[in-house]
Order: sequence, then structure tokens, then C-alpha cells
Amino acid sequence: MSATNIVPVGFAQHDHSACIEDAIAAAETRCENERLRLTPVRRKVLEFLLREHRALGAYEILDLLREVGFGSQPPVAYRALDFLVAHGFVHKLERLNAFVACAHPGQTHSPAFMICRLCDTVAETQSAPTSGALGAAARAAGFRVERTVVEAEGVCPACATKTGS
Amino acid sequence: MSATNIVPVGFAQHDHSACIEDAIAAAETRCENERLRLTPVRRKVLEFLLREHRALGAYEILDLLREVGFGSQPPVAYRALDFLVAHGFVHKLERLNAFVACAHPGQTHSPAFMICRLCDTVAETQSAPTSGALGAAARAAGFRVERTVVEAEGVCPACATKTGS
DNA sequence: AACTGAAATGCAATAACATAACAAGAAAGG
DNA sequence: CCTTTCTTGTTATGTTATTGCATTTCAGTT
Repeated sequence: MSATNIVPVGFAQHDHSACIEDAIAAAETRCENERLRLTPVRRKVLEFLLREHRALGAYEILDLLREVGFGSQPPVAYRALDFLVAHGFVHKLERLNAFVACAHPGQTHSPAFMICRLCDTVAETQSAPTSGALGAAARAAGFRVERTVVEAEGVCPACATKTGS
Repeated sequence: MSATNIVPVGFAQHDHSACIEDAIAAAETRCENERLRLTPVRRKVLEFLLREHRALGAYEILDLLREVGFGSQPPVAYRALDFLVAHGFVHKLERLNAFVACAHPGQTHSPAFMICRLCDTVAETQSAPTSGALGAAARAAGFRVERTVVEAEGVCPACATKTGS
């Protein structure tokens, strides 16, 4: 992994239309390889999340699904999200009860997030759960860590500049 | 801070009645010093959380409040919890949408939690948000971290033993 | 092509979590 | 005592998430 892979992209400009296409294509490839089914609903949900490039609530996603003619009951969205989260295409932000497309698809990762409380922009980066204070505490306690939620709330560079703080 | 302070207590036996009394007394002292009002409802909620020594949902707390004669509408519980969380007596577990009494009252801290997915026991420890991968990413991105959510999900020692895994 | 079992979807209902808005009461400070 | 502020009680509503069940679709097999 090169050093640039761990630089968050959420607070920077980038070629967005290409990033969507690439991400969809990568997801398709991976689903084929692993015999997973990227069905129309699932694909559409992933596409919405990539397009918006921000955290969306399940009901926002549901509204978008309705607009394009899919079922509009909550389970439709939640099931698609469950699939996408289970396979690492999407992450859930526990702090916001919302979902974002994974910014580092394909890499095994323990994601960590920076969430701007002013503009709600989210940047994904990597955490290292087994090193650091938490890993040490878990080893000391005999706790087996299977998954970590790491979310930092604060102010992103753009908002810090705007508000002059 | 001595090394023993970072050892989680959530997976170990301890003198529980003493720990409740001490924590309540400490909260009272601190509220007096800081001109905070530990009102009957707030005190009772803190007491419930200390007594149960596990994460309780707001509606579980509400049921307990009802049983002892307080108002039983959601805002009653949420307001007490808001106060207790704001002043560090209680933490919210974003992963569970539930609340636990702080295990390290008085210390300034960025809490981190280990949550057993089998028995729901929660142990609190310390995280070091500014060091480690997340801190480095935040500095690199120019993101100002104000608060961190660090929650590890996994299996506690007791459940690992029970299930033989 | 028909059969079968597993997976996915559609849908209705409901559960679980959380807040807004306003009236009434209690405490602190003058 | 009076005013201001904080706290509580209550009604109503908003938001997030799941359960259960019937139906359809899909992959693999006959």
C-alpha cells in the first residue's frame, strides 16, 4: 500500500464521475469473483452513495429508490445496505445513523472516519485497532476484537476557514 | 495516572455496592463544586446505570423511572441522560444506542469501549485520539478533532470461555 | 425444459430510538 | 418578594430499524 492510499479524499477535490464508474466497476468485479450478487437494488444504492459522496440516511436512500421505481418500504433499503455493509462496499456511521460508500474498496481495512459537525462531510481513513491504547487494553483484558467503530467528530478544514476559527 | 487506571473493570468481579455508593458520592461532590444540579431524576438515572453496570437503552431507563414514580415520557429520560453525558458521568454507546455509567469519573478522558456481542457487557478504557493513525490522518487533513467515538465489538473473556472458542 | 433449494424482493405492520413545543413548578440571586 | 433561569411534566410527532410472511428470481441439477 502506498502512502497516498491513507490520505483522506473527503475534504479534497477529485474527479468524481470517474471515481463513481471505477467504484461500480470494482464492485462488479469483486462480486463476480466472490459469487456475490450485485442486484439492481444493491447496485443502485451503491451508486447513490457514490454519487452523493456524503453520508445518507436509510430513508433518504429509500426516497431515491422510490424515484427510480424500486420498492419503497424500509426493508428494501435496509437489506441492500446490509449487503453492502457486510461486504465492505459501504460503511455505517454509527454517530450519524447514516451510510457512506467505502473510499478504499478492496483493501482490508478497519475504517476510521472524520465527520465535520458543520457541513456533515465525511472523510474515511484507516485505523489500526490492534496497536494503540485500545488494542493494548483488549489484550490485557482478554477481549477478542472483531470489529471497531472509530469516528472523530470535529471541524473540517473548509469549515474552519469559513468560520474563521 | 497509574497503570491500573487503564485496566477495564467491566469484565472483572468487584465490590459493586461500594462502587455505586462511591460513584454517587463522587458525582454529588463534583456537582457541588461546579454548581451543577444533581436533581432527583438525574441522580436516579445515574444510580440505575451504576447498579445495572451495563448499557441501558433510554426506554429501559424510562421504565425504571416509571417504577419509582417519576414522569414516564421519553423527554424525562433523555433530558437526564443529556445532562449526565454532557458532564461526563455517563457515556453514550453509539453502536448500541444505549448508555453506561462512566467507569473513570473525574478523569478527563476520551473513552473507548469494548462491547461483547454475546452478553452485551461493556468495559470502558481510555483511547488516545491524537496519537495513532486517526490523529495522524486528522493532522494531515487539517481536521480539528473535538470528540472521538471508539467502540470495539467482539467477545469478552467470559463468553470466549463459555462457548469454547 | 422442468425441478429444487436458496436467496432476494415486496409489502404491511410495528418496534425502537429521539426530539419539538409549551405549560407549570422549583431554585438561585438580587 | 420578585424575577430570571433552570427543571420537570406532558402531548404530540419525527426518525431509525426490524419482524413476518407471501412471492419472485436465480443457480444448480435432473
